[in-house]
Amino acid sequence: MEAPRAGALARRISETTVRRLSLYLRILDEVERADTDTISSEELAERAATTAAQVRKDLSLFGSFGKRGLGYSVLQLAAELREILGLDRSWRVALVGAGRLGSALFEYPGFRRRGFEIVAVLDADPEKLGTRWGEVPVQDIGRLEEVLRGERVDIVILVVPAEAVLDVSARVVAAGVKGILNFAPMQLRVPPDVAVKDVNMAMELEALSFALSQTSRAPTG
Amino acid sequence: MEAPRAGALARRISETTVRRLSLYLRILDEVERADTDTISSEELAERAATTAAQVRKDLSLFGSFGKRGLGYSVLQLAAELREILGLDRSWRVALVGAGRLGSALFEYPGFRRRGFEIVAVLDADPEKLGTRWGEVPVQDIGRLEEVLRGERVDIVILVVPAEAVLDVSARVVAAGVKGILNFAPMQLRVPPDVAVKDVNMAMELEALSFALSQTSRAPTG
DNA sequence: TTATCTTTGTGAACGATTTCACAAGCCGGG
DNA sequence: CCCGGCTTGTGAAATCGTTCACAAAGATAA
Repeated sequence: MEAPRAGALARRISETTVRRLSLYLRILDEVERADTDTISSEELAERAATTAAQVRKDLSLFGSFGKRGLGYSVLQLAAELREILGLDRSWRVALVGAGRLGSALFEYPGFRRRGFEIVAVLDADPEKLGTRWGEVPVQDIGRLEEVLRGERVDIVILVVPAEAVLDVSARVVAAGVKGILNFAPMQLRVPPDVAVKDVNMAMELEALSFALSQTSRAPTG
Repeated sequence: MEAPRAGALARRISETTVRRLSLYLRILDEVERADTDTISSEELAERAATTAAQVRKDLSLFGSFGKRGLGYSVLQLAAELREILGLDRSWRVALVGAGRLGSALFEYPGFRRRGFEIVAVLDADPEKLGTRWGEVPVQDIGRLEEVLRGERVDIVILVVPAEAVLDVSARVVAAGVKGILNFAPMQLRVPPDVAVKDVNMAMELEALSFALSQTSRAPTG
């Protein structure tokens, strides 16, 4: 009855696999329709723009969630994926940097929907201190360590100017935070037990630029 | 003297390689100091959190840019990378969706610095029409095709609500745009000659969540 | 119950990417 | 000019990720 979870977790799961799991979950959420409550690897693959074998391999890394001849229960697989991704709990998030991008991220509904709760906002600008974003007061970045510890923050979203990143990230790490989502276009150096994800919009545009240049230089042949 | 560029361009360059090239360029820009004007694959690797062999392999896909015993000229390699990435020209970009995130992206200095010029802003909200963002007027999304063609737009940054994505992306493609940077948490389906990059912040947070869950479940061993 | 149909889970084959290891080439010093 | 030290560029080997292909097993119908 139980999946061989413990053994499976031993192997390292690749970045790309995690992205796909995340995508599968989003698709299951979209698909949560009444007409069928199961989905085949084939259909999931179709919607995720991958192959059925890939879907099954990805899932098999964590256990056996399907029924042969039938497919996967949409609700049950979604629950499994939430557990695998660590989304079966809520995460306490601090937003460091209350600029325009920070404000857009604060409003972003996708975070709360997945259990990411922004419990603190910090900034260096004296004019912003004391103002409130919804229920959350904007606090002085000088009190960073105190706030991160006091609010038991799990994850920091870093939206500070490039020149502040080095200093702020070091303080975040020192305060014991183990996860950082970095929007600054600068490579963070952190200890190996801290997970960092970079979101670099300029880099994505450059990848587009590369792709467009390629096709124009080497026409379809 | 000339690198074997033409031959090299024939092979398909992987996504991850392009990301690294982009990163190397950013590092070279940061490193543009006076004390040395060369950099070794070792030092570049160190800063990019990869290996020297990887750096050399990546670059060798496009030519021979270094000098044995010396390393790479910082300025010259940066110029080569700009050319490889298609950044030796300016790209005309339209921002579709003038919400909070769109506004943050519009302000983002990293785009212009790399030659991405936002030449048009479009939105569906009648209240926003006619207002100006800097020099750029916010125009009605109803006139999308007209604006994209009139402004000779190369790349569209899509920042519209999930329910609008399908329709808008189809119109963008129909208008002949070959590159889309998509911020909506939804998979676009486009013809193979259109390049799409997805920026999905929720997905990045979920990858963090996964990483944090992993380490707590399977302690360092 | 049995036959047939469907779809999973998974070794094995394949393909792609990364790392290794070293010959070739450049620099500086004597 | 030649030598020793350094660093590139690149085949070969190793590793990692994807696809194939099929046995196993549940579903359905008669």
